[in-house]
Amino acid sequence: MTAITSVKGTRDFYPEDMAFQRWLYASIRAVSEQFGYQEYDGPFLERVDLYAARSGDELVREQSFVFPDRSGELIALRPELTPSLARMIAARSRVLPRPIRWWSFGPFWRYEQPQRGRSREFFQWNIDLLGVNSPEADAEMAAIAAAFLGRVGLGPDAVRILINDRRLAELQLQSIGIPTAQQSAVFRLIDRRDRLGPDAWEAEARRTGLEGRQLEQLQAALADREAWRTSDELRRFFRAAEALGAAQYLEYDPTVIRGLDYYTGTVWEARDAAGEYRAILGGGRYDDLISAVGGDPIPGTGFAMGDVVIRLVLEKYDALPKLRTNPADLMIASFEVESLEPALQLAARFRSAGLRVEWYPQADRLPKQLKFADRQGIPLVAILGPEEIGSKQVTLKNMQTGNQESVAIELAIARVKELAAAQARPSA
RNA sequence: GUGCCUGUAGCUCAAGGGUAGAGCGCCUCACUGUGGAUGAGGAGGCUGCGGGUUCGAAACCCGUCAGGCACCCCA
Repeated sequence: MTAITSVKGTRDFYPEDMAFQRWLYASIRAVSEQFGYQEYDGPFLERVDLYAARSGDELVREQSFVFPDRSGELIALRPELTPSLARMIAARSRVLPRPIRWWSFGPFWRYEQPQRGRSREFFQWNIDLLGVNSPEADAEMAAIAAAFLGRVGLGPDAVRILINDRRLAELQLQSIGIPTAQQSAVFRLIDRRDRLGPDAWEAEARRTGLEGRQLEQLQAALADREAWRTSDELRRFFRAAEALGAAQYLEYDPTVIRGLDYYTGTVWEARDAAGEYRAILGGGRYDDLISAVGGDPIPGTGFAMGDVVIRLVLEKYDALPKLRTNPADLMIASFEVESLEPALQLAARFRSAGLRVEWYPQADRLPKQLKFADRQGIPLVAILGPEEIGSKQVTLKNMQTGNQESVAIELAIARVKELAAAQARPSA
């Protein structure tokens, strides 16, 4: 094949895909603003050093698109936003009023093996609350996630938000007698428990250096769904989440750890109830990140959601919205060569009045034009043929009801606006 | 980056060494001023790409690219 193919792991966005992206963005914006968050964005290109400091070096070493610029400096296509956020906050840490509530939606790149729910170029919603180190702030983040899920039609029966706290997890490991040096290895082990079978996991646990008694205690801790009660932070977290109306989505899950190294407190993720897909969204508390990139210490908490998994889950639960891909309020049909010019004039008048107007550009048969309008989902067709022109009228056909009426051309704009408003209401 | 599976029409899939098919979609017509329904007809393929085996390859072999599954990691 001589055709140049698309880059591995990238997606083409046809109009129907774009309609979904716009809908997703609109939903994200609505929920973010509902909680008073401000939109921002960082650059798509960053120095590799920004990520090297933290993130977990696998992310930058193995999974970033990195290239030297013309001066030889290593540049990365951003694999995540939180370090850029930390840099931006650090740069103005003395002047930004706190708390800082910011959200963003934009493209990211990771050099991964593409799979279902995983691409190399994806969009991600990031939302963070900085300057507040309280369980109630963490609960707000979870409540935002819950509000979003509810808004897009995914109820608590379809999606669960699973919560843990690394401070609690660390205490549990200490009480089992696992030395601090071994902690991150054990965290990684816990993180993989669902993916490995029980036998493979135990073998892996022994390889990590856990003795029989420690292994038993670890198993017991991971099975204890009530351990959150021993944590002040988690008790306050769940109480606040309850007050915020998000409790139905939430569950304490001691096996949730998350891979990123910079999390210092709560860690959590949302998964479909059947456990079929990857995490829909994930986040947690990161209290040391701002100081790590050179700012005053500012605590932070937040989460990120990719556009790929959420779409799969929406499809699975039949919650994908039916979206129009054609924005036109009406199409003008004119099927005699002599009526093309009056049709163009009418289109111009409609547009001047603020209407979105598509003009059918050929003198094709009327059935063909109506079929086109139907397939495009255009709600209204203005027919301007010799009969209408002769009587200075235009025929307006409602494509959903099939009703049509003749209107004097001077009155057409007002009438079309009425009809368009009536159309817009049910679908809004 | 590693292992396994799969690439046939726009989509979902048949044909498992001997002329490449179906359903859906698309186009045309019935209906040259009225869409969706129905019927009839039509277009569309170097079987992902490159090489090999064979009289003959969509099929068998090798490579490569892409997708899927698992690992790794994560949105």
